[in-house]
Amino acid sequence: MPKDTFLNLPPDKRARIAEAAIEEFSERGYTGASISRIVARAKIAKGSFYQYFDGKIVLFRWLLLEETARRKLEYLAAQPEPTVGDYWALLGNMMLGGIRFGLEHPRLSRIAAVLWHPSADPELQSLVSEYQALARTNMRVLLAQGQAVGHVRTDLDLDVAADFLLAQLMQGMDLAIQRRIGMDLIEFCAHPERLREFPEREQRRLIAEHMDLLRHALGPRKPPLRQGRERLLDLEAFLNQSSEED
Amino acid sequence: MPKDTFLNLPPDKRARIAEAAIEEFSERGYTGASISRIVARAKIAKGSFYQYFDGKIVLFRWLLLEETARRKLEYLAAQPEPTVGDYWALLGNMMLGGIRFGLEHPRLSRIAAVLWHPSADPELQSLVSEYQALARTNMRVLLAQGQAVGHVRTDLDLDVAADFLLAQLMQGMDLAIQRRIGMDLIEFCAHPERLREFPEREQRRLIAEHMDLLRHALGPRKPPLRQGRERLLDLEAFLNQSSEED
DNA sequence: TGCCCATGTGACCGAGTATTCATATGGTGT
DNA sequence: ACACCATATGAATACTCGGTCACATGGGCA
Repeated sequence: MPKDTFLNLPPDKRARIAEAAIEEFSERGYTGASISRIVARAKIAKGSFYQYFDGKIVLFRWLLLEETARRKLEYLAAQPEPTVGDYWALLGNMMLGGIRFGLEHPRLSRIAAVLWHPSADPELQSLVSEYQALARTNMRVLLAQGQAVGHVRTDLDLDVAADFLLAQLMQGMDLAIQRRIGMDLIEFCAHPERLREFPEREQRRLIAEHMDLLRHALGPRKPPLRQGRERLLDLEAFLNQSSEED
Repeated sequence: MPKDTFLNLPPDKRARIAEAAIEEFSERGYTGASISRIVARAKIAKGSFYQYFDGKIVLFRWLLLEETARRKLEYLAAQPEPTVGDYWALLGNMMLGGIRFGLEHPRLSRIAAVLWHPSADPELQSLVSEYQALARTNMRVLLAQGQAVGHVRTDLDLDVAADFLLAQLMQGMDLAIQRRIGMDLIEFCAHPERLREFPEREQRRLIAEHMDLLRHALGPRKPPLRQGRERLLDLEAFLNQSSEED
């Protein structure tokens, strides 16, 4: 989507532009963001910007769908692999990865939030509906897999369950985290150092609480047993995966 | 918050201004909305607007916190009283009322969505955090009442459960409804007649599915029994409350 | 009639906006 | 040396914005 001119840029200049755009969009939202401020922050000429992108929406699309996705994959690849565990433990680990990335890159989370709040701009609308459809499909697949291994009820309306799960992942966790750190995403962007007040162990406890609710909602009454009395979500093992010293 | 001049206006003029503002904000969002377009739509002079409100944010606050609340209360008061039922049936009725109001006033829903997606504007931020805190408290009270009558588990972290419930009410139902009607809120604002494709009976079925998930998540494993084998959510009675002819 | 004052009005202001374009720059190949 | 061309630049264009202000209007009262 960006023009070749942009992709051929020296990496540090490209990064400077990406940083400027991330700051601007995260502080002002899509509508409020201004190209003038972005080019000023990036220290490039206004004309140069239009050599790189055809307009604001193209920059935003690139930032959201390509740059953010690239960074998240990079981040997750660098994390230690999730250890063994059953379906719900793996789901918990997945959530932990997403949430830790969000806490460490609050500006990107803030920008991505637009995906769950359609705006008036028609181009943005199409981006939102594309993305939501994809997320829904992913949730359906996840649930179907859970049904296959007997960890998800089979009497569910999968569409309803997918929206239920999505809402928890997208908004429920956000609400809980904002309650826990005592500020919203915008404030957190300005005070990222306060992440220290929310250590990994507590992140895990919060997720465990949520996973427990999700498991009650979506899990079967009698989970399949493997080697005796193994719990569905091994809470203790999950909490102790913490990489921090005790 | 509006000036007296506005409150003293003849009701039809006040209504014209409210309608113009609702259209503009619902179509463009808070940041994208323009006072110039609002006064043009309302057919009043720009100067008059500033005799009524001190600025955009004051109009928005009034619209959201006073006008919308007034209309919703009016709407709910005109609905038939919910019939008897246990905790979960009452909760389902509550949700049904909220959802039907939203479907019949999509522009107001669209405007209220900003309450779950903080913007950059500091005044808007304070409005959002105020509102969210209030909603959280309401959810906590609701859950505590449920615990008192034995229809909500007592081993819950009430804060986490409140956020869980809130996320479903605010986003989960929205997602499900948008999936069902095949368009997002913005499109729906432009095609409200398509509500006919989503009759009350199906609204009830959708809510019943969601309530089932919530009940599994938050309800006790063994619900308290009243006169024999009464179900927690009397699905059949709930579906048949429909006012439509069969 | 003449005054008062709340209300109505739209031209105007300065400051923003996205985008364009004529011109300048610098490197590469001949 | 010169030509070529991708890239860089910021002044200029044509808007829109929120907000103000000098003036117009009209009903109530002395």
